[in-house]
Amino acid sequence: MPDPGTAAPRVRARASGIPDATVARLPLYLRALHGLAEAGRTTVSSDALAAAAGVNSAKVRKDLSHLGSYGTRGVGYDVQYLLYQISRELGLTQDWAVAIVGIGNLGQALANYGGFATRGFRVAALLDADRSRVGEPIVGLTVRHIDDLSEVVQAESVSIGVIATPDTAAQDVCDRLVAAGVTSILNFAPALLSVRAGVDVRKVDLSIELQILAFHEQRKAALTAVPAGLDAEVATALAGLPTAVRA
Amino acid sequence: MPDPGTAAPRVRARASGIPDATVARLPLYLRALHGLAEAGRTTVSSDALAAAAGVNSAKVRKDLSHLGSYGTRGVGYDVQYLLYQISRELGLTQDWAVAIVGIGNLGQALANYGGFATRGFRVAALLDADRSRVGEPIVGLTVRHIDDLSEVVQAESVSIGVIATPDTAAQDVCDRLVAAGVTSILNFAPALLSVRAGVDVRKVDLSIELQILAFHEQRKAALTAVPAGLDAEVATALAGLPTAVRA
DNA sequence: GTCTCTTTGTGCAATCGTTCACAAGGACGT
DNA sequence: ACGTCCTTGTGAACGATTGCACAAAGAGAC
Repeated sequence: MPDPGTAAPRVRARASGIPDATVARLPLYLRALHGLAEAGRTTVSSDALAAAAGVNSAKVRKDLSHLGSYGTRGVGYDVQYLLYQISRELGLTQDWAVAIVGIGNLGQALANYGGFATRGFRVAALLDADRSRVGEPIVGLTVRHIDDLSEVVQAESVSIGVIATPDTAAQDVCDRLVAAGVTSILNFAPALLSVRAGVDVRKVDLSIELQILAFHEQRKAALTAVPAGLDAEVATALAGLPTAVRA
Repeated sequence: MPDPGTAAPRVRARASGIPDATVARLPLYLRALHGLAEAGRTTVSSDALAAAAGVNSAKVRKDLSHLGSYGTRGVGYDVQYLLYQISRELGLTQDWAVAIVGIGNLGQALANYGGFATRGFRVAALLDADRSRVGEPIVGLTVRHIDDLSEVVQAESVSIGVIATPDTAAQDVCDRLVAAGVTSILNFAPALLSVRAGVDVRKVDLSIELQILAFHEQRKAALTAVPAGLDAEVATALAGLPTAVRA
């Protein structure tokens, strides 16, 4: 990201005033707040919210300060008000129509995933390239053919596309989505997508996460396999604190 | 190699000599290298590898330098040799037995996911709490009951557990996995897991990714909706370069 | 052997993110 | 009204990561 904005004097070179790292944590706070609200809490301190979200309280305060001063010193944050403010900041006060392309195991799992509907996302269309599956009903939707993509995107005002196809089809589907007017794409295929400026792509790669786990697992195995005793303390220190509660 | 002689002068507080950010990119290089190998390339420059992996070349060189000096100046890296070195570093030269808990849509999708087997991961067991599903055959495996977890983990030497259950069951399943001896967990349930030191947990939350996309989508919508013209250039600059090819 | 050309490996500076530590602000009791 | 106590919001230190820019290293031509 070359950042052409050398004219800007100091900070605020980022497109948004909110750091990416903070944006990535807002959904965590949102989930934690929903839990607190259901438990009947009306206010929450940064400490309590931090515990519920699995981060530390300084981070919570700094993150929330980017949204504005919504807390009350000596008291904390109003749960409902904060829920609303974070939802608004994330754009979840409006409904987003999502199209899922690729109705394999993963596509169906996503179509059935309850976590979407409850967060302002509406699965508006399911598409596949296999004509033998077109017309098939899945969770109340009828599978459409990928050739109908443009039409479906227009009709349902789809702005987010999910790619759950094999990797060989991913770039083609991506191009079609962009051509149809979709400007945000969530890609589950293990492929590098190239898109024109202005289109956001986020990637979720299941095997990458496993590989990262394998790396740490191997390291732990190597440490505990140390024969002599001089490293027992080191092994404990290394395998200990840094890895705990990383969820 | 990592430590250039003399007593460790300063840094190296990290458990591993390899930065987390680098570890997270190694699987990307691995995939890109597989593609290059299949295309018949025997050597590759940091520039070419960077293009194939979707990062910049300086990052590739610095990342690879953490593994050792495996390149040849003026030529580049030997594809096969680099493939082996990265695989070894990630611990993929050995096979990892994975147990998947929760045979819902997502669990089945994961069981069927081809990307695991080709990377040294073997789905060794499928488990579920629903006794009516125990015994059911899925991709060559028989579903076992979660109460058999310890036994299965021992028999198959499982070291990585995947949680694909509803969020309410996640912590319980996690505790059982840890009790059975699993020390690496990949969690798909939208829940905060707490584990003892020495156990690694990584989380994949599908709805969080969508929420991050929604945030950027909303921002783009707000920018393009700017009525006057003084911000046209800004909007283009902001919506442009920084968001492209982020996959 | 020497020259040229290409590409690595890496110091260095800038950026980004995290954490500490505390002054400022507000509620509440008296 | 005043004092006490609690918690926010944030300046500043620190640490990690990125990207630049270039010297060093090796291959190949002649």
